[in-house]
Formats: sequence, structure tokens, C-alpha cells
Amino acid sequence: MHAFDVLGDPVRRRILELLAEGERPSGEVTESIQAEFGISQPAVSQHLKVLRDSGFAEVRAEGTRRLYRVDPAPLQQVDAWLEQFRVFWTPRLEALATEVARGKRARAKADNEGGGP
Amino acid sequence: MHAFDVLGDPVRRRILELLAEGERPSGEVTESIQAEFGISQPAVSQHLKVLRDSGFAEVRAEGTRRLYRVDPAPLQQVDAWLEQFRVFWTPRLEALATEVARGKRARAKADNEGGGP
DNA sequence: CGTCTATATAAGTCCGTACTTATCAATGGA
DNA sequence: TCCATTGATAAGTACGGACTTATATAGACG
Repeated sequence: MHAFDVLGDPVRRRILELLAEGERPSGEVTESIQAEFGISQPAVSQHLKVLRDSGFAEVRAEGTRRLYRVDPAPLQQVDAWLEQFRVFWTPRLEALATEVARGKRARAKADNEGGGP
Repeated sequence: MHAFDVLGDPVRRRILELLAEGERPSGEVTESIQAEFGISQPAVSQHLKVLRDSGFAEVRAEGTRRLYRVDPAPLQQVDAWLEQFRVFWTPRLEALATEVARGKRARAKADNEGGGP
């Protein structure tokens, strides 16, 4: 399942928002989601599985609890895909600052190491 | 249809990538997409309709041609949603630079105008 | 006016996926 | 050891959406 398909579901987006605030046990996530969306515990568990399988979330066991947290990698890929469109809304001078902040330095370093005649 | 659902389809993502390079007539988009995905002209037209209806693309007529271009608004909303996760991969000092570039100035202005006792 | 090209719409099919209820597995504590 | 709690899995249903072919609309041009 592609990253954007994962984010296409409002329940999954909300789960990620909850996890963005910090690691949380499945039960706590389930409670919030059930309150907001009125779906069953298995439904939430299935969404958590999708988030695990697609790399958006990681789990660790603690007793009978399952503690979920965000894995940012796929979100970062989404962020990278958006790059090609930022030119449409980012004023140019500020775009430069953003590029610097985003690690153009790393790219420049790679370029230097790669190419010189 | 939610922005992330729109972006969930690989054909629509590719169309947006093509339009990111500049305004293009439907026929040109259709030709590229058919070459890459092997789907029919109506299928591409339907995707273009979704992009129109969801605000990702705008059209203007020129004779019998329909010229499509990116409307960045929904992409910018996606970008804004990602903000809450950038803390996971953006080093703090650079995050500051990014925030400045992203228009915290506008927000600060609004804050000033809004609140003071 | 007739026809060719460019694009959109109509109608129907099919598949994926987001649910449901029922049940399983594993830990903790009386 | 037995029961309660926490969470995942199984199996089945239903609905949305991404296609298909066929057809409509509308400008260009002889």
C-alpha cells in the first residue's frame, strides 16, 4: 500500500496525529478513535496494522500493552515528493532558506566528493 | 474526495508531476499517461476531472484544447498537515530556518493584530 | 454543411478495502 | 490455576472508485 493510500484514510491520519504527540498504548489510541469515529476495537487494530505494515508506525511490547510510536520515514518521503510543487507557493528568497534548512549542504557535499576533474 | 485520496492514485500523482513542469493540454497529458500506464483516454479524462473537482488543477479552453495547470492550494494544505511531523526529522536549528521561510512572519503579524490587551 | 479532431460524459463491471461480529493468544493478578 | 484484560486475527459483507466501451459535445477546416 502506497504512503498516500495510507494517509487517505481519516482514521489513520488521526491516529498519526495522536502518535505525533508521543508514544501511546493501543488501548489509549483505540479509546480516542472510538470516541471520535464510533468504530470497533478490531477496526482500530486493523488500522494500526496498516500503519505498521506500511512503515508509518512502530510498536514495542510492554507486558500486555502495545506501545505505538510514529516512524517518520514514509512521511518524510511524502514531504520530499511535495518538494517539486513548493515553487508554486514559496517566495523565492524564502525558498532558498528552506532549501538550506532541508539539507542542501548534504547534497553539496556529495557533489563535491563525486565530481571534480 | 479528500486531498490524500486524490494523491493516493499513481496516475493522478503522475499527472500532477507533469503539470508541475508547466501548463499542458489534455491531449499531451493523455499521451504521456497512456504510454506509462496503458489506460484509455476516458480514464485519463476522468482523472483530470477528479483533479479539477478537488482543486488540484485548473483548466482553460483554447479552441478545442483544454489547457491544464496545477492549482497548488490543496498541495499546500497537505504540506501544512505534515508540519506536525517535521519535528521527527528536522534538526532543531534548521527547523527554525524552515519555520521562518514558511511564513511564521505572517502568523506573527496576525497574532499581533488579533490579541493585544 | 459535413467531417475530422479533441475532450468529456454515460453506463456498466470488478476489485480493494473498511467495516462488522466472533474468536484467539498472551500476560497479570486473586 | 482460573479469570480478567489487552490486543490481534478470522471470516464475511458492502460500498466506493478505477477501469472499460460507447457515445455526446464542440471547435476547426475543407
